[in-house]
Amino acid sequence: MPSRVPQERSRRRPTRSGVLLSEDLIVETGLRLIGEHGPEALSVRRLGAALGCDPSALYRYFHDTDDLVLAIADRIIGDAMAGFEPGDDWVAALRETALRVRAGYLAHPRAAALASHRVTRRENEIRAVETGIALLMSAGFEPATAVRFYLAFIDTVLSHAATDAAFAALPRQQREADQRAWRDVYQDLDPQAYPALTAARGELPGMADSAFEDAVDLLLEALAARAPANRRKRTDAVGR
Amino acid sequence: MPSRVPQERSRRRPTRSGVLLSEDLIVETGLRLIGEHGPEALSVRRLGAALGCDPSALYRYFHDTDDLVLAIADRIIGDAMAGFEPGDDWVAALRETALRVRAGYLAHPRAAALASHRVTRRENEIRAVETGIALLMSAGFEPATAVRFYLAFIDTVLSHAATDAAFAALPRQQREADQRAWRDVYQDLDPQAYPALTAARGELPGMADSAFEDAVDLLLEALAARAPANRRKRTDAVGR
DNA sequence: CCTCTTGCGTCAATGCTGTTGACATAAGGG
DNA sequence: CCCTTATGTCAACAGCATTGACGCAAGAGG
Repeated sequence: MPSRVPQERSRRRPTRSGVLLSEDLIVETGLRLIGEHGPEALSVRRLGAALGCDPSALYRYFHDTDDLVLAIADRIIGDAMAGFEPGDDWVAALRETALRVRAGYLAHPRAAALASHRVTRRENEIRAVETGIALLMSAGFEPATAVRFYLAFIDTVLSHAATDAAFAALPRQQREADQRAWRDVYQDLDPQAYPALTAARGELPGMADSAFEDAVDLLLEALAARAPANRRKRTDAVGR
Repeated sequence: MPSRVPQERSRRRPTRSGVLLSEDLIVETGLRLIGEHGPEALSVRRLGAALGCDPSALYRYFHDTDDLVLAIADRIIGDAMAGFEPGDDWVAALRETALRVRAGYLAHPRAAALASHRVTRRENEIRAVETGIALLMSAGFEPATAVRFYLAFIDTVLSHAATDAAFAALPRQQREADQRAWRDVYQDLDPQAYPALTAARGELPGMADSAFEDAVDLLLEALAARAPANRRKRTDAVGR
C-alpha cells in the first residue's frame, strides 16, 4: 500500500452518503465530537459514522489516529494565534501569546486534555515557535539561551493551560466540589498543627482561582531581569 | 452480581498457577509491569498473565481499571514527600518540594498522568500546602500574597510534573517521534520564513528535554526578587 | 469429621478499539 | 472517450475492558 496520505487531492469523490471528505472537515468533526461527547468519543469508527463514511476512509487523510490528534491540536493552536502580530514590547508579546493559548485551550477543554502534551510538528505550531524564539532573541538572548527559555516559557504556559482545561472539562459536580474544598476542608484545622493555614484562612477561597496569570507574570519578570537588552523593547537585532 | 470488591477476604483461594491474589500483590505487580515494560503494559490481560490468573479475577479486587489505577496512584503520593523537612532556606525548600513532586510523578507516569489534575483534600496535600505557605510567609510575604504565590508556584510544579509524566506515559512510538520531531522537522525550514529557527537550528534538539528546572528556577528567582525579607533565609516570623 | 454455603477463580461471550489488504468505482488528465 | 489511479468500501484480525454463568474448594456450623 503506497502512501495513503497524499499532499494534494485533485480527484475528490463523494462518500456513499454524499459528503465530500477533506482534512479540514475531518478535523472539525473530530473537534465537535470531542466537544459534545468527551475525548473518549474520538475513535475512527465514531468519526466515520459522524462523517457518513467508512472508518477506513480516514486513513486516506491521516496516517493513524495519533496523526489525527496532532492535526486537531494544531488546529487549536492556529485558531488561538490567528491574527497575532507581535508589537515592539517582547514581554507584552509573550504575555499575549500565553493568554491566547490559554483561551484556545479553554475554548475546547476536552480536546485540550487530549492534545495539550503533544508536539504537533505542523504549521501553526512551527510558526508559534518561530515567533517566540525570535522575541527572546530580540530581547538580546543568545540562540541557545533563547531556545532554553522559550521552552521554559511555553512549557509553563501549555502546562498551566492544560491544567485549567482539565479542570474546565470536569463534570460540574466535581468541579464545584474541588472549588468548595479550599473553603470547607481548610477552614476547620487545628491552629497548632497548621499555623500558616490558620493565618491565611481568609485568603484561601482564592485558591480556587487559576494561578495562570500570576505564574506567567512571575516568569516573564525573571526573564526580563535576565535579558541582556534590559529595556523591554525589542532591539531588532534579529529583524522583524 | 453483588459487590465484586469486598472489604476483607477470609477465603483466599490460590489461582490455577498457585498464586495467592491480594490487593497489595496486584498493585505491586502493576507497578512492576509499568516499570519494566512501559506504561502501555498495564492492561487487565497482561496483569492477569503476569500474576498467573484469569484477567477477570482482578474484578474481584477492583471495581474497574480506573479503580486499579487510582489504587496504584495512591501508593505513589505518600512516597514522594516522605521524610521531607524544610531547612532554613525557603527557596531551597520550595525547590526541593518541586523536585520531589516531579520525581514522584515520573516514577509512575501513567498513574500520575491520570491523577495529577485533582485536589486530593487528604492529609499529605494539606501538610504540603501548610509548609509551602509557611515558607512564603517566612520570606516576609503577607498571608494574602503568600497564598497567591504559593498557588502560582505549586500549580507550575504540578502542571509541569503532569506534562513530564504525560510525556513519559506516551506509547514508545509516539514518545520517540515527539523527541525526533525537534531534530527532523525543524531542521529543513525555509530560512526566509523562519529566520529565528534557522539561527537557533543547532540548539533545537535541546527542545526534547524537560524545561522543568529552568521554569522552577525562574519562578523562584522572581519570588526571591519580590520577597520583603530579601535574604533567602527564613525570618521565623511565623514560627515553627 | 462431614456438609453446606458461598467466595472467588475460570470460561466464554460481547462489543468496543485501531489497522490493513483487496476490491470496486468514478474522477479527470491525455 | 478511454485508461489510470485516487479514493471510498468491505471484510477480517488482533487486542482491549467488562460481565454473567459456572463450578471448585475453603472454611464455618453442626
